[in-house]
Amino acid sequence: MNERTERTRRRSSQSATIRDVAARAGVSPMTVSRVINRESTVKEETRALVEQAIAELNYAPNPAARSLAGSAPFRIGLLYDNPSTGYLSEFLVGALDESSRTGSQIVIEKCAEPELAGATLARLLKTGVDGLILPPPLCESQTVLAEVKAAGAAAVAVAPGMASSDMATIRIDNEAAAFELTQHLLALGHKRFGFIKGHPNQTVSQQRMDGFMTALKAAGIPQEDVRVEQGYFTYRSGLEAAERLLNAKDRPTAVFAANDDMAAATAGLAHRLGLDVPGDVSIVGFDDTSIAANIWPALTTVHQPIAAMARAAVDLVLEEIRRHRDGTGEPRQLMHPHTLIVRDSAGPAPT
Amino acid sequence: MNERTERTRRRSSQSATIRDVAARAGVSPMTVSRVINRESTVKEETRALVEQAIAELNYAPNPAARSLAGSAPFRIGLLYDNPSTGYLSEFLVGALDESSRTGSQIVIEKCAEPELAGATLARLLKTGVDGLILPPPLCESQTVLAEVKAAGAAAVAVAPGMASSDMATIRIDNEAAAFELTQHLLALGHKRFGFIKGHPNQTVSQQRMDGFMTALKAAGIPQEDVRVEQGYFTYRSGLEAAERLLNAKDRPTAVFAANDDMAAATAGLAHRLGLDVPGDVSIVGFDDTSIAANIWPALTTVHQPIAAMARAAVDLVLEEIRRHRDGTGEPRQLMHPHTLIVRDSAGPAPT
DNA sequence: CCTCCACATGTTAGCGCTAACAAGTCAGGG
DNA sequence: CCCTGACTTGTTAGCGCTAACATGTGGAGG
Repeated sequence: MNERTERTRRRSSQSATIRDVAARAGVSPMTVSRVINRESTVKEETRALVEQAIAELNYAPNPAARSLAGSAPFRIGLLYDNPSTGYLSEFLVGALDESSRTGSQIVIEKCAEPELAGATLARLLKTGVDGLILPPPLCESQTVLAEVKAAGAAAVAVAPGMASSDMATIRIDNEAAAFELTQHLLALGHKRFGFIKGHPNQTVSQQRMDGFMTALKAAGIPQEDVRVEQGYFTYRSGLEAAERLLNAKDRPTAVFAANDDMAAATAGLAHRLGLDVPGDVSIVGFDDTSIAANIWPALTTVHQPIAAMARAAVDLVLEEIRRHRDGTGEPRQLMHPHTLIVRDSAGPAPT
Repeated sequence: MNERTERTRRRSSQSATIRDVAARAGVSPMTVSRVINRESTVKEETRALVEQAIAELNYAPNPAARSLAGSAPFRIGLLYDNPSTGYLSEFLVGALDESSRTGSQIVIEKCAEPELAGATLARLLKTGVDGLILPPPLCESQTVLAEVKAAGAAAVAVAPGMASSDMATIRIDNEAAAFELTQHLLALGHKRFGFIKGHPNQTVSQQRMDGFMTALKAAGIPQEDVRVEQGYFTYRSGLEAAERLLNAKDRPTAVFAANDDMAAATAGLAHRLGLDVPGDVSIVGFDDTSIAANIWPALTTVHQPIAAMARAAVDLVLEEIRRHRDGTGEPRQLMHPHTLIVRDSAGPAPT
């Protein structure tokens, strides 16, 4: 009964196929498929027969064939702009890991000009990605969000400031994290503070400042001992803001920068001005990107679980794709835990 | 003759297929397949036509179908250790781009302990990757190389020091690049030099120093005006080496660090010591990773086309996999061009 | 006794791609 | 002018699986 004669095979015979199982169990391949997929319409007796055949042949379904034949979603667009150094690499590692596990494919697209985001996105969507992952800062670009909404695309925003009713999101609690980090500075005895804000376009900038301010207020630090400077999340902008902070006559003893790059810039400038870090000035960052551990002194910062969030983003976008197809349910809003990372850039306030 | 009528389709029309591309290019699907697989039997003209159609439709081959239909390799293992900040992200972007173009799938695996490299690699190979990409520093780990050779696996080493008879490689000419960069310093009038070496395990460390030394010798700089310190490619090691260089009584006016991280550390220390960069001391790096442009002053360095090399690595590993199957030919050794990037960290020698 | 219908299983036709072979095309040699 | 063979392109069949439809059961109801 060997229907699989040499002639019909192209590859050196490998593992058993669904037909081998079907033949052995004396049923059709379709019935085997139903057993595999746990469909309820198979008689208990038949199922047992098939399951025995499966066990005997040590059969495992071929995932490639399943995804081909079925309607499993598999292309995910990842639109990135220019996240800070190190963020992207960690993000990609996480995302790729998960995509290979789930058998989905990731299509990366750089989108340098925010104005072009709409066009890039439209092209991606038109040419067949099933869903989108939007890491920061695109997850908050109005152009992008509007386009996604208009297209009715399945999408996940990673690390936006807020939940969204249109889109699944994965975030950390920026305000709480900033609050904790500020408390750490307060516990070290600091009384005069500087804060370097993030890009005004991104909600997280405000949230981080809110957490900072709330902690200071709770500790009774007066407004005049707090100086806030505008930054834009870049090293360069951090440098400029730090110049204004560190050259002020009542120099703060602790500077909270809204991300690591700006904190690194502040540390660099402090050294240039002959200040010891953390002896003369304590500096903290945010995100725990690779620069944080790689400069001297290593930055005290808040760890954002980027890889885990990327992994979750892949799962979530697959879920979103299914949800969009079925037209049911609400987009999920996930919150990931953050961690305070104490390193060497913040120490006791100078006396 | 639109053969793809609605009736024949099962999915809501999604991404372009090989037939869409074929139709648009006016060829058969098979020809498109040949183009995708970089087979040599396609006329240049036809290839261009097909490639244009691919670009227009933003087509990417379906990996599931490929793995089902043929023996097309499609899983590529990317074993990474801990390359310097920013390197990985650029590498991944390039590699992913090409992998999506060729429909191959990249499986990333971190391999922190060099001793565990062997085990990690064995596991990867067993679970069905068809070939391996080894970025630095793993591309020179003896353990890894021995394991790869023993397994007879198809592999590509990216940025190793030397060509190899066992393995395809993609490199830049480190010695020539270091030579050019040193000539740049000489042209600026520098006479006393410092050099921070890279990790002694990596051949490129020696090559970069060789290029440096050759240029100095050619310019007639005496040995006693050149000070060499050992570094390990990390920020921290650069800092320690820089301390020895910049605190010396005959402080060099120009420091060549074997990578950007160490150059950044040197710049940081210089500032801490109250030295102006480049007024008092010029500093150059190597690699042009993201840190180079993001510190102040921006580093004069050598640009290594990381993304292009990663893209090439994907193509080359696919080629290697085929070569291994056919048992023919020699592994190719590719050399990519480097570029001198002049920024602000090197200036005229102080008088 | 026949209809109707729920239930269990089989059949058909692809999913998107490529191996193997077939067939055209064009050069030069007989 | 046809033949040969190198080169390029097309055709056919099927990879392993499953959606959609078709078919065969058997028992309840008329």
